[in-house]
Amino acid sequence: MAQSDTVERILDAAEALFAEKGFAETSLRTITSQAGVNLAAVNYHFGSKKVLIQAVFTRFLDSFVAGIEAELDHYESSGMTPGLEKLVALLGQGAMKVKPRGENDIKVFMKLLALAFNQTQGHLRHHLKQTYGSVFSRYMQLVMDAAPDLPMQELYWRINFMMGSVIFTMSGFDALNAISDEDYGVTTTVEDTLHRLGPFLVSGMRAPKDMDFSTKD
Amino acid sequence: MAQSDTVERILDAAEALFAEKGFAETSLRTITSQAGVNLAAVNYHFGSKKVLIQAVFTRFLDSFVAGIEAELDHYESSGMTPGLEKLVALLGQGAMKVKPRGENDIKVFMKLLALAFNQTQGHLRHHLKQTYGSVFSRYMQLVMDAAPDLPMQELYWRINFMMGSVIFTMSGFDALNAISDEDYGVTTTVEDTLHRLGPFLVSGMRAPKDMDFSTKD
DNA sequence: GGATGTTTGAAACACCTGTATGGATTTCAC
DNA sequence: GTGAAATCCATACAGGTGTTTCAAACATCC
Repeated sequence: MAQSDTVERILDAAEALFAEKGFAETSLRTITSQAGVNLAAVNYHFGSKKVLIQAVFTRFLDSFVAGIEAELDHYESSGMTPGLEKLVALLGQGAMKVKPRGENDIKVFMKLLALAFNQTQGHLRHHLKQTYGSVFSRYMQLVMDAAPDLPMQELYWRINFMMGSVIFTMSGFDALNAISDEDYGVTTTVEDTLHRLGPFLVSGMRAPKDMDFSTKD
Repeated sequence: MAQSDTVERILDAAEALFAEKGFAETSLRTITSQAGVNLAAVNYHFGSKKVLIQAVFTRFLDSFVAGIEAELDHYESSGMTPGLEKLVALLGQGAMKVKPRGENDIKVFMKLLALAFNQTQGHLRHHLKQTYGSVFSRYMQLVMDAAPDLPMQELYWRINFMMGSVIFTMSGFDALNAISDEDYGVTTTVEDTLHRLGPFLVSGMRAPKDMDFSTKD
């Protein structure tokens, strides 16, 4: 066994357990027993539980962001200006390609994302923004090029609307699918739901700024 | 002081702290000390922490759902078939009107919602679905009337896409607004963001089913 | 092959958690 | 005012938490 085998085992177990139950409700003893390593290994290799959490995030986000950046490089170098459809699809495809070892990857991925955004410590959120903020800016630039008639502020919020739809739907996919089964007797797949998301998001992004949207009865 | 003053103090403190830090990371001692009551009061009045959590949810969800139901009654009794704009606005307005005592209500409300959906215990989620499922069905029926050309399954998922946008954006509003301030020097208000959500959501709901949405490059 | 540095192991630490207990205090009807 | 019920309070309990300790096992290199 190489030196870092224990580290990866811990990261794998922690990632799955965090996504399933959250950070605080997952104990180090649960993680280490599922990983088949000694309890003290976590503090030896990572230093603390907080650092473990950050390590879990950087591992899977690095993979995701690297994929996105490769696509962005491709577009920027070739001088192409992708349309909104491509830009939306890029996110979904990037999420699908994360961590090819498991099979439920995108759901775990999205649950961790949802957890990260819910954690209002700011701590983690600020760390993520500082680490991956530049990719977001590059992506946002392409969105601005693809929808030049909308002001920047509008686009910023609409991108977050998009992220909300994707993260919420995918992180809760199993439960939503179960309800669909109970109520309508129909189930579906992650891929199918991602394809449903496409038109919804693209149409949302293309919404006219001054749509007639009265909040009065 | 009347008998239930302590109960309300506990609920208020718990609601705020849960929204801020989550369930597991909020201890009963933090709640009771912020509420200014004795530690044992929680177990005396509620029985356990789990029941406290459910009580927090039923209190603010009852208020929200009651408002929505009143609107639904209004439409059904008058025989009107509201358009998508009205149906979308109904949700936002309902959320805004929850708990008029505080001022940051909608953000707390949405953070709790986000927590509830993230909690994959199923436990809480199933309880909510069982309690408020009928209102969802009534709402969904009106959406189907307002968009008759889309199949039911498509609408089901699109409603969840909507909920994701709203919950994600509102629950993380402060952080998103802070980033907007850092990067673009612009801040906004909850109301303004809700108005931005309107066109985005309505356009998304109206997206053609077979929009040309290629995931290939 | 023995010394060196790295990694594991079992156990203990101090601390915090939710909950239970039993006595003081208050509330309220009569 | 008195008695009974409801509420509050300080305290204790058992169990789980993250972290530390230090000796044993291992790997690595001269």
